[in-house]
Amino acid sequence: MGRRTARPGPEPPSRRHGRTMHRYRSHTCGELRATDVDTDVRLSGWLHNRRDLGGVVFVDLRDNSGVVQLVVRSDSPAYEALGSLPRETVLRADGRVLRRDAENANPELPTGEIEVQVGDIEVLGTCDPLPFSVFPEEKVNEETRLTYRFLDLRRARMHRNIQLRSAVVASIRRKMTERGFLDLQTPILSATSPEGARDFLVPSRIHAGKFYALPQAPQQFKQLLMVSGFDRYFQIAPCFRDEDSRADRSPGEFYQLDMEMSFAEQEDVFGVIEGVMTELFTEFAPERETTSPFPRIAYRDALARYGTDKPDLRATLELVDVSHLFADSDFRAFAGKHVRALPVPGCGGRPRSFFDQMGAFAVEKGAQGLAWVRIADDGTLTGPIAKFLTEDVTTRLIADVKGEPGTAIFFGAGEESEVGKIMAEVRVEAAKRADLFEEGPFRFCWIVDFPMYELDDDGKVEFSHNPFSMPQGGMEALRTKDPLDILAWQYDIVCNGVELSSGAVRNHSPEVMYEAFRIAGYPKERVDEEFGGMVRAFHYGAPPHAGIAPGVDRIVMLLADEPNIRETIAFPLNGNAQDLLMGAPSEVDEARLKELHLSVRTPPAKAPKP
RNA sequence: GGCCCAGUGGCGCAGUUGGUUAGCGCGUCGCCCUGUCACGGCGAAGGUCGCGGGUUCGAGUCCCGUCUGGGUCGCCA
Repeated sequence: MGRRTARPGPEPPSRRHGRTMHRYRSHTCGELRATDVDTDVRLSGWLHNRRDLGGVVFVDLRDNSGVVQLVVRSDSPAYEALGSLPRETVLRADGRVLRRDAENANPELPTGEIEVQVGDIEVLGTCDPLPFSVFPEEKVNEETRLTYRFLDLRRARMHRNIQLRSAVVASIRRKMTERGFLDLQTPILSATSPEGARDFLVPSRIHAGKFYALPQAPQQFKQLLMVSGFDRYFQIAPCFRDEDSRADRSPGEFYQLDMEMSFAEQEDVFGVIEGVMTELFTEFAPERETTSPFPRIAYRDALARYGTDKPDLRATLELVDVSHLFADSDFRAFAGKHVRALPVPGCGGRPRSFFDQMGAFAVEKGAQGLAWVRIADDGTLTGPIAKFLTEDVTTRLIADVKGEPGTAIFFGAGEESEVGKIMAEVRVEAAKRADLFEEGPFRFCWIVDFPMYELDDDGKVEFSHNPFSMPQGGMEALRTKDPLDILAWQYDIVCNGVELSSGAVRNHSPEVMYEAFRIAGYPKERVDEEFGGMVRAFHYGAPPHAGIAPGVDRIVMLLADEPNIRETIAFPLNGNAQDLLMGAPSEVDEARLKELHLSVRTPPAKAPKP
């Protein structure tokens, strides 16, 4: 310390204008303005960038609030140090605020009208050679970024994202509190639950052979809080799921705006969340339109029109099921298969490459190919497969897709769920390429009326979503309807193709719950065993209640316009669920394993193939 | 677990049909420069081309295996 310090040694608080100066700073870097001209200031921050012109040195000093230009000339005792200290050194600088001449002002910077002429500096934190540049922000391998996350978080883009996240969370808390919701904590060490994702387990020292589980969501606790009469609960809740990562799914842990309300139906939840989301997105992205009210789309309609239950409504195109036209067709590629058409208006005149590129896109997504035709001015079809379509089919096809001359029609054919999945992506891609996609707005929607049950791979009835959802029609429906026809009071909120959350009106009646589980193959005893706490609670006066839990990380991702969820989290695990900075997960001593009554089974080493 | 992409000085990238001494930008170091704000100019250092094996007279380049990272399918009540 002090090796390159202009005035080494501990710095006593200096006295200026008759009062004691703070040890480190009188102002933050980003707050100085023309109104501060001629005042003596003390600043602390990082050496952001330097421009050494020989005889005069400019240094940008950065802290959390922004950047300010320091200037020293060769007559200053700080001249040599400021000219030679490496970037990202932390230093304290004392000096006087000067107004910049008009031609030297920098309109790009909030502090651009002034600069600080430095008389004295002190190095507070030295800096080794950097593994990558903090400024300017060049592209860096994510592995390196995560290993040096503390540096990565200094960079403007990440710093802004994390500041945004903080502001978003603060705003959510304010909005929920204003609406009468109580911010309550729930346990982290909890019980494993048999449904859903893989749990993270924590071995018990006191109870040999037993484990806690980290909560996948505070689902049962928030329902218990309703039974306890707290009426409205919310929490920025940590959730833990041991599943593989994706660009929009952080491995291990993530945060939800978890909420639940008593004496409420679906519309009550929609009212609260639609209000909060619209206010939130308008507050943090005022230049981007948030379209409210949010349309409600039945699950089956979403699959039919968009091929997915998380449609991106910025693409205005819709799919049309035309299977019936080809049921008895001679055209082998379509005959007897599920056929979904995508009419794209105004694209009939596009060059062949447009259609070829769409085909290549579909193949990349797993399609065999992508058939297409276009409607000519005389109402006939042209294109490679036009000759396979009879006059009758042509007429009915054009009517079904509401086609007009100049409309191009793409087709996916095959097994229904596969076709839906591929055509869902083709729909969005085609819209983007055909300029039928609006980049700007946030287009929210509610997906409603999810089925209560579905068939698993073995043909058995199972819950298709949350087993705690109330079936539409209640006990009557469970007893009289085909399970696959029963809908649940279960809903998703989707924005721009991103699923933000699922929610439901809960099943608060023990009798209805036993019946719902019985249909899914769970006897009463097993429900009592696995959901004992909650079922017990429902026997002692449970209010009707409903809730939802939008993902906070994904909300920030949308607002920050980031394609990857890890860009919104200060210290995310990498794709393989490792913390490269702290070194997690790690091995532990045999003594600690013993204390936890554990022994480790190491998998056999992988032998190279011959 | 499957599939796709990538791995070349500290960082980002180029490297043709296999062919001399592996290039470029940024950064680093040295020198010069009194109004820059991605300052500029001149010069220099820095690389077992992820790792192992193979083909070949010769491999950054072709083949096989493996590791690491990213994306994706499965999975995510």
